[in-house]
Amino acid sequence: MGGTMDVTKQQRRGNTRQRIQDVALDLFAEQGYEKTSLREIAEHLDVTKAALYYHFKTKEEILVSIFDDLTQPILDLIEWGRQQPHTLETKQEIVRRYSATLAGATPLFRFMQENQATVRELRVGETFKERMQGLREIIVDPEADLTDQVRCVSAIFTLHAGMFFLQDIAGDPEAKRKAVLEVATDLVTQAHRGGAEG
Amino acid sequence: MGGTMDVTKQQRRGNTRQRIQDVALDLFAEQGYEKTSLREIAEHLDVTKAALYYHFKTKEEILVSIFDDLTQPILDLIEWGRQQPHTLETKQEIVRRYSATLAGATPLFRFMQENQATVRELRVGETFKERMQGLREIIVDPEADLTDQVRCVSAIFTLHAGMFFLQDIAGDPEAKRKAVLEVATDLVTQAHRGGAEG
Amino acid sequence: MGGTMDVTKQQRRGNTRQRIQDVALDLFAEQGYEKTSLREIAEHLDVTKAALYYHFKTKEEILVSIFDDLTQPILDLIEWGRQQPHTLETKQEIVRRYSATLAGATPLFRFMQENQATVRELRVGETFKERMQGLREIIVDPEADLTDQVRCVSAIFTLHAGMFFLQDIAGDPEAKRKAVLEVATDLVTQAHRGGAEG
Amino acid sequence: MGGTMDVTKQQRRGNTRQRIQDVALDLFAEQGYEKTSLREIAEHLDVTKAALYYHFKTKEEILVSIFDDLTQPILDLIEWGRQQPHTLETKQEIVRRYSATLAGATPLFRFMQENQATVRELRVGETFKERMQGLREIIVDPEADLTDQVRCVSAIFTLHAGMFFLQDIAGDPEAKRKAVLEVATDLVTQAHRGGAEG
DNA sequence: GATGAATGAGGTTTCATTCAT
DNA sequence: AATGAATGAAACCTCATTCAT
Repeated sequence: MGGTMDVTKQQRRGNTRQRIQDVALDLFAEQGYEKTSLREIAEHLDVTKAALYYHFKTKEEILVSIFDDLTQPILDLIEWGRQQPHTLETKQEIVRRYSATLAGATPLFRFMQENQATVRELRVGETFKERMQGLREIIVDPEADLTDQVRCVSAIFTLHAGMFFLQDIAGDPEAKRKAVLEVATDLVTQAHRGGAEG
Repeated sequence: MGGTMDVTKQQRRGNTRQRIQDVALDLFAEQGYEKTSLREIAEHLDVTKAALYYHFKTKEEILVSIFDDLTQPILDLIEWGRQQPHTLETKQEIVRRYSATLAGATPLFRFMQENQATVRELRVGETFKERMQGLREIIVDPEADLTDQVRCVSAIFTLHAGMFFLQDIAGDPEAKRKAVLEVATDLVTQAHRGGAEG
Repeated sequence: MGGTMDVTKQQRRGNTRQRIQDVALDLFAEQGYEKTSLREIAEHLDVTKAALYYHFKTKEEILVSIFDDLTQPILDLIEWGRQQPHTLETKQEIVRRYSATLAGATPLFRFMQENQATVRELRVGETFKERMQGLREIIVDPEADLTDQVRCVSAIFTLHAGMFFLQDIAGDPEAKRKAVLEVATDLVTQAHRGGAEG
Repeated sequence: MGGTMDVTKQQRRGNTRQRIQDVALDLFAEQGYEKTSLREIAEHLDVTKAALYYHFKTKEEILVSIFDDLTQPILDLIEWGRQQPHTLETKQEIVRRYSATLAGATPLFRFMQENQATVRELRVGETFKERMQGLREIIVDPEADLTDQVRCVSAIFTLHAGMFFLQDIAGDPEAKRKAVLEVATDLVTQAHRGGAEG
């Protein structure tokens, strides 16, 4: 039986785990976590549901593994941020780096944004919240006045929103990304100055 | 059997429809649409699932009815906005009014935000998108440069984010609401000036 | 409330029972008994389900009442047939009369034919079987040889089949009815002769 | 759990699909399609409802699979008939072969006959109609006069009726089958002669 | 003569998961 | 490394029926 395996199947050898993650993320992002069944994932890969269970213990674990792989850069960013001085330049750099991170894992962030209700009850929900908390800590000055704190949070959300909600606005994607980055940078800059002046 | 109905049940008579909507929205907002089963809603109300179907044709229709009832103010706001001159004051007033609208229907907006993936495949998804589109039209100047357009969209998102994502930030809720409003107003103001100066 | 009843509704007064029977028979014949729900019947009549229960005790009783009203002619025919001599003329007359009876209650017979499985578990099933049994008794000579008995049964079935299964054959309906009647008459005639000769 | 599976269950392995078809056909024929629930089928087989869905995508597909398996002979018969000359002998042979086909799939034909209303809305309904249409085409001469056409259709219906409606008539089954076949053969013979003479 | 509100039973279907092979 | 077969739980939904008004 193994001998009659066709070429397509042979090529798959050994990277099924990765392929599951890829397909799963695509489907999760497109349809949501609950609406994506393991049957569907399996069918897209032309394997059986049981095969998924060889590679992952549960449906949730598929998501966890994707999440862990793709959000490592955020962890790194937070780690880096913690060791920097709380200067304006640092904050601007954080915004720049976070923007790049988002761009490198768009489907996952889209998924996290669009499935918050679901994700909240999952392990990744808690983890993601912690990451966001960490991000806030390195970008928001707890001593600043409330308005400036909001500005910093807003900067992060502007970046998030930029990924999806600007899709329906006309314009070249790269131009839009730059515009979004500019607005976000502006927001942290104002926040910083506000604090300095106040 | 009907004769032995207890007082609690009698009082309910005639407002079951409303009560279904209330409980459903609570649960939808808390757990998500998919994770909330009709059984659960029914149990909370101490009626049978079939009773829900007497008042609503499908699960989706429950959501639609809630949505239609609670988003009427946005429709009114868009209508109003269309008839105003495109001045800075108008935009600031739109931000103020939208902020008030959000405050008046927090659970629904929380739900819409946190269940985007699900909602996208539902009728309310399309409708909501249209509403947001309408809102953008009255607040974003298509002639302005991209950065200023992003500022306006960002203002709306700041208001949205303000409802939920600031929950973990310390501070008096009313103070936070004002801070959020201020940042959003700032953003449209800058956008307007930018356009004027550019 | 009664005072504001519109004209259409006023006209309905007093014949609702009949109207239920009419609509029910139409739907039963078209979709089958099981697939036709009381909700559907009620909607067609623009009344509530509960109204049906004012006129009939159960769904089955609606069918029973229709059946009893429309199959009385068969009862009469059997009664008549029992008092006639067992001549060829009698048999031919039975075929002629039965053909007329069928023509006068096509939807019911269509229903009975197409819902035998369902009807078998209903009270009308038993009754219908008895009627058919009675019909057989007056047209089949138990002394005749088996082939001729089959001819007589076949005559009855030819009449039944004539109602529906010839629909897809081209030709004027009245011409078809006559052709069917001729074949059926032929069959009983041959049966009679066979018996006489054998 | 799997290890403690009893002998009876082990023997079943690998032929569950066939067993589902068998039990389903029995129950469909006995009680009708709608009245037969998947729960019932599953219970008869001592498996869960979900097991049925492993083997068939829907309830309807169970029926389709049974139908396709059992009506293949009719397809073959039509195919054969189309290649024969339109002689009397051919028609008589068709009657003989069709009679044999019916005898080999009695429960299915009983089911189709007794559940026409239901079946009409199912995929098999359309298919069955086409088959019957095909059968008519090879046995009915469209040039013949209407009465003779009716005779041929009547022959087919006599065969159908023979399977069920003669059940209540006394007599040895094999003798009855022969009698039915004789009457049907007679009908096509008369039809053929009529055409020849007319 | 009819409605409004509700129920209890049961329907088909889908899902994540298991396990022997 | 993966399959085939199956399960248990639960989902949405529909139906005939009831009864106070």
